Amino acid sequence: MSRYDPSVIEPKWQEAWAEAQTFRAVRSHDKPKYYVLEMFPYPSGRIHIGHVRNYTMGDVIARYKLANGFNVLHPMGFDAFGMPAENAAMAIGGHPKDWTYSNIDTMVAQMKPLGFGLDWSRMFATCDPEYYGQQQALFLDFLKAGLVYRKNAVVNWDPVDMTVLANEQVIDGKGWRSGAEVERRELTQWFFKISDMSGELLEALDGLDDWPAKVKLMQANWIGKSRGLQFAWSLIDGPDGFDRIEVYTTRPDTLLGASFLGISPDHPLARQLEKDNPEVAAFCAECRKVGTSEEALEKAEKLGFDTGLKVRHPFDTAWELPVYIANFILMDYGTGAIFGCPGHDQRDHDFCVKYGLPIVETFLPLDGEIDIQAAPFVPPKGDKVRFTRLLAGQEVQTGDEAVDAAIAICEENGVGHGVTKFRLRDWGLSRQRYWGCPIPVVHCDACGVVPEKKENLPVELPYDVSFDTPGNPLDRHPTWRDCACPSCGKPAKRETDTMDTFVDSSWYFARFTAPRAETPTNMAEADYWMNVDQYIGGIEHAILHLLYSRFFARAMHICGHLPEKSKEPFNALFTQGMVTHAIYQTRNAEGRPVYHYPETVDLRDGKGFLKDGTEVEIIPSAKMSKSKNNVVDPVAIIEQYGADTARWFVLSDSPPERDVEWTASGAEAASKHLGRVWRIAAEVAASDAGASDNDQALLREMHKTIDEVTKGVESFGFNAAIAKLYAFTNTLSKSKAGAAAKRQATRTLAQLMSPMTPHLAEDIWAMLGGEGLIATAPWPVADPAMLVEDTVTLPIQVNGKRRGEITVPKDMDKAEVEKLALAEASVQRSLDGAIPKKVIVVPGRIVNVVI
RNA sequence: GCCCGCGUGGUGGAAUGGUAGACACAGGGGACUUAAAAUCCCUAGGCCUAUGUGCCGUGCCGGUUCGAGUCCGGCCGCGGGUACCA
Repeated sequence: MSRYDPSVIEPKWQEAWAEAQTFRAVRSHDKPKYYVLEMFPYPSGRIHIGHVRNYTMGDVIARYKLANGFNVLHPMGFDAFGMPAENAAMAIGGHPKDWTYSNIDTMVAQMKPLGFGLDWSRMFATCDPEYYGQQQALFLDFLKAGLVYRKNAVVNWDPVDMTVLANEQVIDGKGWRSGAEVERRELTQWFFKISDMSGELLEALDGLDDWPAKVKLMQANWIGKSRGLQFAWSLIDGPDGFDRIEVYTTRPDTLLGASFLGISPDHPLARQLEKDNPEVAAFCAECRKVGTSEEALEKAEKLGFDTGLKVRHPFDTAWELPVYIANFILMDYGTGAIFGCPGHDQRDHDFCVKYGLPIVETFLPLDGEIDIQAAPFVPPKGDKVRFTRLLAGQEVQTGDEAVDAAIAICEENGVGHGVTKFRLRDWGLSRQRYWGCPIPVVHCDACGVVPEKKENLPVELPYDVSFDTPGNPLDRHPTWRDCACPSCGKPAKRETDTMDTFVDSSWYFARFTAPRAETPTNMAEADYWMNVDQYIGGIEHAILHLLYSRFFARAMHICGHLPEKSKEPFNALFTQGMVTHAIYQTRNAEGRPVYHYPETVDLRDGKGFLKDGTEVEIIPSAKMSKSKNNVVDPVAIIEQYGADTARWFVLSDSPPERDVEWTASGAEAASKHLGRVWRIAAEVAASDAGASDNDQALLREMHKTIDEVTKGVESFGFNAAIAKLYAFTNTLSKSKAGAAAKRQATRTLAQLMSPMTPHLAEDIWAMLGGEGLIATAPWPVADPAMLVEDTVTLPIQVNGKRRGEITVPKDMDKAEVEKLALAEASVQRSLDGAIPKKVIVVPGRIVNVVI
């Protein structure tokens, strides 16, 4: 008998699928459609184990749905623009385009042997001019629809390299290459008006029943709807044109506990003051040395600068408060100005202690003493408290109730008005980089900003650029940059900013429905294939990518590129956990981290050493990331054991939503198991037909396995489904059933395994004389009658501790079960003569005797 | 800092509020073999006064419940996101 040899059977069956066009998605109305999509990869160079995990999960769903009679769309492409290509060009020479396409070729070549049921005919990369040209058309439509505008915004500026830095490129406030202290710089940039849709993006989350609750919660918090008071403080002796400061607060109930007014270093008043006050200028400059990321701002030491200016309290004109410039106030949220109430906020309390400002309470607990000077009083939302100033004497719940009451009083007194605000900011899409989709507009001295004409799309990236000097090479490319104004025809200049790569990934799912259409989408195709029935990807995309895509789908609907039903484009979402691996790092002479590949590190006694003996610092578990050199290459496993082993292994090892620390051990075990299944099948195929008394037991187990595996696949419980398949394989191999029953069980086993190990399954199917391809054979259905047992074994607890068990007919009534349970010898011993107070019988589950 | 998760044997993990540790990996023992590989069988949470009707046990502390890995409150640790990494 020959052996299981994946290197022979895998190419053979891949060829068979290609020939039969098994995974080609064709629009036809004779079957229901099913669109399954995994988040497409960035072409970093080689696939890694996280890709294998992601695409195998999607493939299981795709193949399962195919077997269930669906017309399946399961496409693949590449999210191909982005910084790494430019970094590679700078580091090792070459061109971002060549680097990217060569990586794509490599990765496709690595993915094909995995046998994914993909419709490769639909593949594209976002850096294909055919794709980004359509994206430019979308941009122009959005512009026309009023969904795009320009405004000033700050970026990280590296004063040595004279270039804009991404947040990732700012390390401890310094540029990653130059090491120079980063500055903030203001540029005019393009924005999508996503904030206009804050309300509907928030409300529509409710309808996404098949999304993980945690993702909806994260999105809701990110959108951040709040009810608050917007009002003005009058400024005493302010600079010309500044006689008031607008403040938005979500805590108007603490207004009479205010101790200071704080404004952002980017607030117009701060900008004015720094013009002729060097101290203010120095302070603001210091604030701007922190990067632009929220994390950096929030973690930085809270600093304030007393401007010497005072404002009058709106409720008491004699009450004057100091105005501080503070580094923790964001210009982008609210009005860029806050009031500080140290009595009920930890940050404000710290600030007032630091700068010697008064601390007063505005409400007290209903009972008990507090020392407001020592610590702020911050009760949980909804707790009732007694107000002492505004709302004096009233007992009100903190949170909504107090806020609404405070707003009402303020409005009555002519102090501002209640407003609803969202935390969500508009989406800045301008990037000062080469390797992205050019923004299709032209700057004309006479006409201003002019959209490019659609017939001139795509505005293609020039190839002849160099990365010898930092900065955006488009800025230095005269023949590309200089052009004729689309409106008046006079000499003008192209916009040299390109689009954020999130734009590219915000509509690719729609493009897959008609990847070669001459418009962004084809409505007939979009109407048939959309929505994505199952979207699968990493939890790290829970907020940005998914929110931007939701916005884009709405905007595309407004512009007539998607049907109404696609305003929410992803019906169901599954967020897989990440494959993590330790990071090994050392520091260079400047103290910046240097990362080392796992294969270059020797691990001894929990410590890691390089070949030259240098000890490395081990960061135990982190997302696999090319920039951190902790990526594990799965190709070795595929070459050694085959695709089915790699697929089986990544699915069997851990629950798909959980992060998994990568270990190489276990792949061998998976391979052995597949070999065993193949051997069993070969034996069964060689045996003669016949029946036996043991047939029923095997078939009963088979139906239970069908049931459990089906439920497992439906609910992404792949690891549990595989555990059941292991158990059934054991049952089958030990079974004394006749050859006919074994043959039926083995065929079913192959079918249940086919989404996970499709090549092996096809081979067994063929061995056992299955008709056609197993990939398109109808999925087995469990017979409900075979799932029910006649008897059931019930554990018996005494006071919650297991003391014995009884086996009874499954429909025996409660009283009878109770009688039998109490009569049990072990129970009698435990009772030791005590009279049970209560006996709880949960039918089919458990008996608990309480004494 | 803030938002969201996660935490179960040596390891990966299983468990609609109902027998904690299914199914595997690594380990130990055995069969087959001259030997090895391959294969097959057995074993396996910890502790103890150890073959018992024993005790402990799902990060820590507390609560709800006849019953908690699961629900609630408070901690600790780890991970993701934090708007220019994708």
